[in-house]
Amino acid sequence: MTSLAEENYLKAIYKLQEKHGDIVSTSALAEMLEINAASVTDFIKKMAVKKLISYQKSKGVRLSEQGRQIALSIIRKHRLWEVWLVNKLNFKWDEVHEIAEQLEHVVSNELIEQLDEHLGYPKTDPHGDLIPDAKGRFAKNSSKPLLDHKVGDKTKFVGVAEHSNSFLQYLTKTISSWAMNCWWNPLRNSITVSR
Amino acid sequence: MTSLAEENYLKAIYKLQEKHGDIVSTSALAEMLEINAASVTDFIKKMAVKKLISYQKSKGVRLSEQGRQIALSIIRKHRLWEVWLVNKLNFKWDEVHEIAEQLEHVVSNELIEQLDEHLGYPKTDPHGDLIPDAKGRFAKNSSKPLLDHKVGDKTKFVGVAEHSNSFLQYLTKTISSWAMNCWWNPLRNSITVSR
DNA sequence: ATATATATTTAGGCTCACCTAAAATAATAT
DNA sequence: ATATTATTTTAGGTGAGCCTAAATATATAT
Ligand SMILES: [Mn+2]
Ligand SMILES: [Mn+2]
Ligand SMILES: [Mn+2]
Ligand SMILES: [Mn+2]
Repeated sequence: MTSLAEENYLKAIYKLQEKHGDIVSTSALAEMLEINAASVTDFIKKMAVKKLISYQKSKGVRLSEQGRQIALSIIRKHRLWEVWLVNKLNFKWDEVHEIAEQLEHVVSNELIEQLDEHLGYPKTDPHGDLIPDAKGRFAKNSSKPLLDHKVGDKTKFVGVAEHSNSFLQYLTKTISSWAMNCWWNPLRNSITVSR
Repeated sequence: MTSLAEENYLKAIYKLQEKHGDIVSTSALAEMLEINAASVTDFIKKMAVKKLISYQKSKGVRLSEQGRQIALSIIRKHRLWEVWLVNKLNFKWDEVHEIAEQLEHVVSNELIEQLDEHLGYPKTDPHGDLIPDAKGRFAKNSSKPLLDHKVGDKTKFVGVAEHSNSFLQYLTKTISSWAMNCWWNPLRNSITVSR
C-alpha cells in the first residue's frame, strides 16, 4: 500500500517532471512539498527501494512506471473530484483545490469509476486540465496558448495554466462567463485556448 | 486540530456510550478500534489533557461536550456520504460503510453543507440511522423495533440496527424492495420499523 | 477473607515522517 | 585552478501512534 506521504511525493515528482523535464532535484521537491531537503533525501531513498522511483545520489529522481501509474491515478481522482465539486456542488473553480487535495487520497476503485460515470465521463477538470482514464491515458489536447493567437481571432477559452486562487479569482471577475470570446490577458502565457 | 486517530477514538466512544450507557471502558474501546488496550490507555490520557474526554484512572472515559460535538460532526459526515453513495452513485447499502469511513475525515464545512443541500437535506442514512444537523441535533425518531409489532401488522420498514455487511446482504436477498410490508425475521431484534 | 481471574496501567520499544546542524559534494565566480 | 556559494547527504533527534511484557488494580469465586 502506498501511504499519504508517498502519494504526495509521487504527485509532486510527476508535476515537476512534466514542467522541468526528466529528472527532479531534491530541492525542487523539497520546495514544492514544503518539506526540508534532508527529509526529502531520506524519503526518496525509501521510495527507490520500493521501486516507485529511480534515484541517483546527488543527481535526483525519476518516476518508475509503477510510480507514474500511481501518480496518474491520484491526478485522475483529484480532477474528477474537482469536476464534482464544481458541477454538482456549485463550488467556484477557485474553491475546489484544497478539498480535492484531501479527496484524492480516498481509496476505492469502485468509487472513482462510479464518480466518473455520475459526472458523464468528463475529459477535463474545471481548470481545463485533462483527466487521465483509469489506465492513465490522456485524450489528446488540441488547445493552444492564448499568445499563439492574433488580436481579433475568435476562439474558445478552455482552461488555465496558472492555478493560483488569486489568478482564478481575477479571471472570474474580469471574464463574465465560462465559454466566451477571448482577449489578451496582462498575465503572460497564463491562459490556454482551443479552436 | 483533531487528528485522524482522535476522530476515530471520539466516534468509538460515542457509539459505546450510546449502547452501553455513560462510561466507556478501556477494553471496550480497544476491542472496537482493534488497538491494544495499553495503547488505548496511553491515548485517552492525552485526549483527557485536551479536554476531549474526561478520564478516571481504571474507571473509564466519557465524552466532554466538545468531544461529543466532534463525534457528532464525524457521524453527520459519515451518514451524509453514505446517502450520497447510495442515492447518487448507485452503491448498495452493504457497500458504502468502508468508503464512508474514509470520506468522513475530509475537513471542510462548506463541503458538507453543500453536500447536504445536494442530497436534499436527508434525515436518515441508507440504514435508517438519523443524521444529526450541523449543530449536532437529531430529529426525533418515531420508529419501533420489529419485535414490538404483532404478526399481521402493517408497517413501514425504515432501517436496521445490525449493520454487518452479511446481514445487509441477507436482507437484500430476502426482502425485494426498500419500502414493503414486514414480517418476522429470524435474526432477533435486528430490524426496526415505523408506522 | 483469600485465591484466582480479568482489566488496566506502566515501562520500554518500534516505525513513520518529519526536523536541525554539520559534513560532503557539486556548481559558480574569480 | 582556487575560492566561494549552493545543493545534497549524513548524523542524530523528535512526536504521534502503535506494540509487548510486566506490574498493579479490580472483580469474581470459593
Ligand atoms: Mn487542483
Ligand atoms: Mn484542477
Ligand atoms: Mn456506516
Ligand atoms: Mn449507516
